[in-house]
Amino acid sequence: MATTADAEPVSETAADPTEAKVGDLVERTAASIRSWIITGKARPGERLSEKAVAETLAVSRNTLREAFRVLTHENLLVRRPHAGVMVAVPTLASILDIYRVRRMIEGQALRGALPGHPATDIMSQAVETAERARDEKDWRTAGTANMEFHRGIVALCDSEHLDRLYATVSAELRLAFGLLANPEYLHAPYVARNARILEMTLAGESAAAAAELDDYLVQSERTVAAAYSRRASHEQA
Amino acid sequence: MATTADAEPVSETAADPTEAKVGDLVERTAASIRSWIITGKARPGERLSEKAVAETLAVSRNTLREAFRVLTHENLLVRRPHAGVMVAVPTLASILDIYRVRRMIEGQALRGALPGHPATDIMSQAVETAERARDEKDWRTAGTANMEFHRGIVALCDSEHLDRLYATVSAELRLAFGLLANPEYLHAPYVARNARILEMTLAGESAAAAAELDDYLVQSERTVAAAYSRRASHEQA
DNA sequence: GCATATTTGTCCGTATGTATA
DNA sequence: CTATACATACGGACAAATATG
Repeated sequence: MATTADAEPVSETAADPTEAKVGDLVERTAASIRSWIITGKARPGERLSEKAVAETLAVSRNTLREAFRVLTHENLLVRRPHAGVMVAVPTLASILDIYRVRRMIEGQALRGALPGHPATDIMSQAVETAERARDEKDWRTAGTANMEFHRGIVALCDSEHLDRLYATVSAELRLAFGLLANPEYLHAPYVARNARILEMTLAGESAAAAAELDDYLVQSERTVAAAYSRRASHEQA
Repeated sequence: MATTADAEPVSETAADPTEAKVGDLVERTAASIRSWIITGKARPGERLSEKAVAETLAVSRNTLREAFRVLTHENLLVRRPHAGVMVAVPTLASILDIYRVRRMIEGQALRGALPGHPATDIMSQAVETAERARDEKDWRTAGTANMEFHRGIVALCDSEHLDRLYATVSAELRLAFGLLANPEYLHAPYVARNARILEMTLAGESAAAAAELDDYLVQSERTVAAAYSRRASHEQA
């Protein structure tokens, strides 16, 4: 957000009705900024001025500060005392941590999966969307469907806590993707693997599905970490 | 907090130096209220008035609202639109969810534990403190040391995300303990089991340690759930 | 290294709408 | 149903600390 010209005030009709319950301005404001971050509209390391953002979103400074506080606790923003907030700059350590968490949670989820679990519907639909998007070379949609697939895996646990943890971890990962050159191709080739994991899960072969997933995550981590290491140099305070 | 007479303003020298970095009034305020909740000074279902709490802690309502927002995201407070915040009332479902998360995270942590990991120091010290406290029948200290022990287990993962998740889950569990008649005796008999888990971990017998822990958690969950079910009836909106 | 300008941190006052007695 | 109390959200004010020239 170098310039403020291309941003809209916080919308009344929230984009994601599942997250932002209408009537909570702070939460809607946080959702707006969150979407700036995960779509790359606000880049890592970029400083967000209270006055500028408040004017852009047409909210008061107090309201904005509450939203900042929330996003800071989600590790999407970093506060420096008396120096404002900036978009978090992912480190290699944070990326490795994210994948460690994913392997633990998603692996356990698949190992304990029951074939008839309602969350398999989320997974099925995500695979379907991803395959269609891939055929149309719509990598953005394919990427979103990919993350939705893994959200479905976590949902197999039936745990609100794990769902929430995964949501924040997922947002952090998308922030990290923003550092990469062309993130689309990163998860594009994995559409087929997701389909196989789904098949195995529906067939009740949970151990095989978990093994396949673990291999997927190891490979994905390696790809992302490598891309991170060879990215253009950048510095952080 | 029916009356405000017995509360101090938010202290400059924070009680827990690891969490509250001095110079952040919102975080210190949240820490104060958090301690009210986990020590039972503020009881489940109790409403917290903005004006009253702000005056008690000698902070402005804006500052307090930021702290409320944080604690709401930690599931320690619940917001009802235009009706203020109240201390969360744990449900049986939330308690079961907490134990599900604990089994997953702590079990995985022990299975992948290396005997020389620095986190074993946390565990050793916690066991020592708990044993001494048990001999002196200081159940409060024993309980705190017990939770510290399990925090040490999670620390074996070397994952910031899991550490943070466990911190919030742990706070929620202490809130649930507040509903029980005499929570001290609940974890008192487990001091010996912790010591055995520690021994096994230090000896590199990670599978056995994990099995012992899982049994511990199943039994603890059963005890807590039973106490919850037979507690005095209470209602929630 | 220093003086200045800008921004954050915190507070207060107030208007409006909602829930509850 | 009315009235009161309170949460929501805004804007302005001031001190303190940081960033800039």
